Amino acid sequence: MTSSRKHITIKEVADQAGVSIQTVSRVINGRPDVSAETRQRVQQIVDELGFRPYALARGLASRRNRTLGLFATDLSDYFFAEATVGANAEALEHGYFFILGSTKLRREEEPKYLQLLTERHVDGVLFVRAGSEDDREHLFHLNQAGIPLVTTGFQQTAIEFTLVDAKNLDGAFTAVKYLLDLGHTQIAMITGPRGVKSTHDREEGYYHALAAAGIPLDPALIGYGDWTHASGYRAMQQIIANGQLFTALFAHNDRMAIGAMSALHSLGLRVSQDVSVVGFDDIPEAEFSDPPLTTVRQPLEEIGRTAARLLIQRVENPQLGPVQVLLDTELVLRSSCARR
Amino acid sequence: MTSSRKHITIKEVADQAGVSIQTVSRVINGRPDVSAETRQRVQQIVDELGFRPYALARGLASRRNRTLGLFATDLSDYFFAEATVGANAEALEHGYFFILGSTKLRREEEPKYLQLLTERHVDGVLFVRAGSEDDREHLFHLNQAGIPLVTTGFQQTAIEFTLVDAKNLDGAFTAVKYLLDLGHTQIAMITGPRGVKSTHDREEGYYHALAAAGIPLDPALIGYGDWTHASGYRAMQQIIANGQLFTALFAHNDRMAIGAMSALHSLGLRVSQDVSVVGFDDIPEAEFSDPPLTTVRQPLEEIGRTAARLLIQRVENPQLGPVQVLLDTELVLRSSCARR
DNA sequence: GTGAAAGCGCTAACAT
DNA sequence: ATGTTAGCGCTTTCAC
Repeated sequence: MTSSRKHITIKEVADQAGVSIQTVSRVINGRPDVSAETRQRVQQIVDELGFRPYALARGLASRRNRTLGLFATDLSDYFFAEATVGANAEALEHGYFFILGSTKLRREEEPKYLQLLTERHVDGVLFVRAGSEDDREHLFHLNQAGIPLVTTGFQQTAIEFTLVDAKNLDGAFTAVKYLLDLGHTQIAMITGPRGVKSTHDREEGYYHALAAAGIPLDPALIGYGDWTHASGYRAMQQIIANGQLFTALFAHNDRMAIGAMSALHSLGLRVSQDVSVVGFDDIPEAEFSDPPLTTVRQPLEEIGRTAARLLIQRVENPQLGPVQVLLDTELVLRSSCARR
Repeated sequence: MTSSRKHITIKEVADQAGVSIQTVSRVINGRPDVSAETRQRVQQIVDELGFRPYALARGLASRRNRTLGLFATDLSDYFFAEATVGANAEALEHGYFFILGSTKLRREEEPKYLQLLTERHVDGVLFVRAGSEDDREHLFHLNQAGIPLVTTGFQQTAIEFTLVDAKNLDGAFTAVKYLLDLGHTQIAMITGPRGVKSTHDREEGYYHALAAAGIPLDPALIGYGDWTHASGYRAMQQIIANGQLFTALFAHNDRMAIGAMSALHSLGLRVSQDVSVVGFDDIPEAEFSDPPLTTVRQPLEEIGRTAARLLIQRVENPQLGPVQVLLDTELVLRSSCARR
C-alpha cells in the first residue's frame, strides 16, 4: 500500500544495469547500435523497475513533444465529436496525445488559446471544424510558426495545410439525384452556414443535380441554417412561408433535417407522404427519427483517423508536402422519402 | 514574412532587460519580491519580444505540468461531450490543458492509456464517464500513484476522489412523481447499464416515487438498456412483449426515450395520447423529437466546469480532501406526456 | 530585491 | 558498441 509518487529515472536503470545513461536511452528508443545482450539486460531492468521515460524531459531534450493540438468548433456536435474520437484513437496508437485547444469558445478568445497551444510547443495542430473564412487568420499564424497543419472542411488556399474531408459535392449530388429519380421536381434545400466549404460544396451538388435534370433554380425554395435543429426548424417555416410549392427537402445535415421535420409535423404535414426528406451525416438519431431519416453518411471517424495520421506523418517528415484526401460518402436509405 | 519557428527564451529577455534570468522568472510568475520598476521594465521587454515561457521546461523544472488527463467513455455521447466542453473551458481559464486519455477504446486497452497518462505526469485526472465497477481498478491505480482524481458518476468508496454529479435520485423521483400526478399508475422504466451509479440512483428515484404512491413494483414493466437509441428501442419492444399494460414510460436518458418512441410509433402507438414518455438529460434533439420530449435536464456543462475546478484546486492544494458535489436537475415540460 | 549555481530527466553530438 | 560532455529552458535553492 505504498504510494509510488516518486518515480524511476533513466539513471537508476543505468546504475542497476551497470551501463551508461546513454545506453539505456538507446534501448528505450529502439536504436540499432546496442549489442543484443546489453539490450536484453537493460530491457529486463526496465521491466523490473517499471521504468517509464518522463515525457516532459524527453520533449525538452529532443524538441519533440509527441503532443498535438486539437482545435475544434464544438465537441457537442456529433460531427466534431466523432472525428475527434477517430483522431485521438489514431494519435494514441502512434504514441501521441491531443491537447484540447478550444471548444465552444467565443471567437474573440480563440487567438488566446491558439497561442497557448503554441506555447506548449505542440508538434502539429488539427483543425476539426467547418472552416469559415474567419479561421484563415489562425491558419496563417500557425503556418508562419512552421507548425504542421491538417484541417477538415477548409477551402484550399495559398496557406499550406493538409485537407481531409468527405466528398461533399458528390454526396449532395447523389442525394438530390435520388429525389429527382423518385419523381420530385420541386426540391427545397436548407443549407449550412455561409462561407463554409462544406456548405458551398453541398450547394454545388444540389445545383449540378438540378441542372442535369434541366430544372431551373428557385431561390424561394432555399433556406439558410447554421447546423442546429432550431435553425432547420426556422428555415423550414421560412420556406413554407415563401408560398412556393415543394414536395421534397434536402438538408445539409441531419440535425437541420430533424428540425425541419419537426416544423413539418407541427403544421400537420407528413414526412414522406407529403414531403420527402434527405439529410447529411447519418448521426445515430437519424435511424430513430420519425420517420427514420434517409441521409448521406460521412465516414466521420475515418476522417478523424486519416487527419491524425497525415498530421503525424508531416510532423515526423517535415519535408512532406500538404496533401488533400477526400473520402467517399454513402446514401443510406430509410423511410423519409416516397415516390412522387 | 519571416517564419518565426525560433522562439524567445527567458535568457534573451534577461539580457535585454539587463537583469538576471531569475528576476525575469519572478516577474512572469508574479512573485512579490521584485521592485516595481524592475518589474515594469521586465514586463515591457516581455511584451515587446512576445516572450512566452516554454511550458515543457517549466514543467520539468517545477514538476508541475499544468496538464490534466481526461479519461472519457465516449465523446460522441452528448453527456460526455458537453461535460468535457465545460471542463476544458474551466481548465483553460486556469491555464491548464486537458490531454485526451481515452475515447471509445476497447476496455483491454484502457490500462495502457492510463499508463501513458501517468507517463506524461499529468497533475490530475478527470474521469468523465458513467462509473462502472470495472473502472474501480483504474481509480485505485491512480490513487496509489498519488494523482488527484475527480469523477462524475461514481459510487463513493474507500478510494479517495472527488465526485461531481447531478442529483439523479431527485431527478428521477420528480419525473415519476410527475407521471403519477398525471394519473398514471402503470409506469414502465428503461434503465441505463447495470452497475453504474446513475442507473442505480435513477432506479431508486423510480422506486421511491412508486412506493410513496403506494404502487407495487412490477418487474415486467422494467427494461434494460445501455444508453443508446437502439437499446431503448429494443427494451421498449421487450416490455411490450411482456404483455403487461402500461400508460407511461420513464427512460434513464433521452436517447433511449427517443429509441422507445420510435418502437412505439412502429407499433402504431401514439406517444402522449397512448403512452406518456419522460426522458433524462435534455439533449438538443429532445426539443425536436416527435412529439417534443419532456425530460429531466442535467447541468452537463456545469458538471464539467465544477469537476475541473475542484480538480485544479486539489492539484494546487494537495492537502485538500475529496469532496462530493451534487448539482440540481430540472424537469422540463414539453408535449410527450398527457393526463391519464 | 537580486543574482549565481545547481539541477529537473532526458537526448544529441561527439568522443572512443 | 558504448561512454562523455553539453545542453533543452526553466525553477529552485541559497547566497548576498
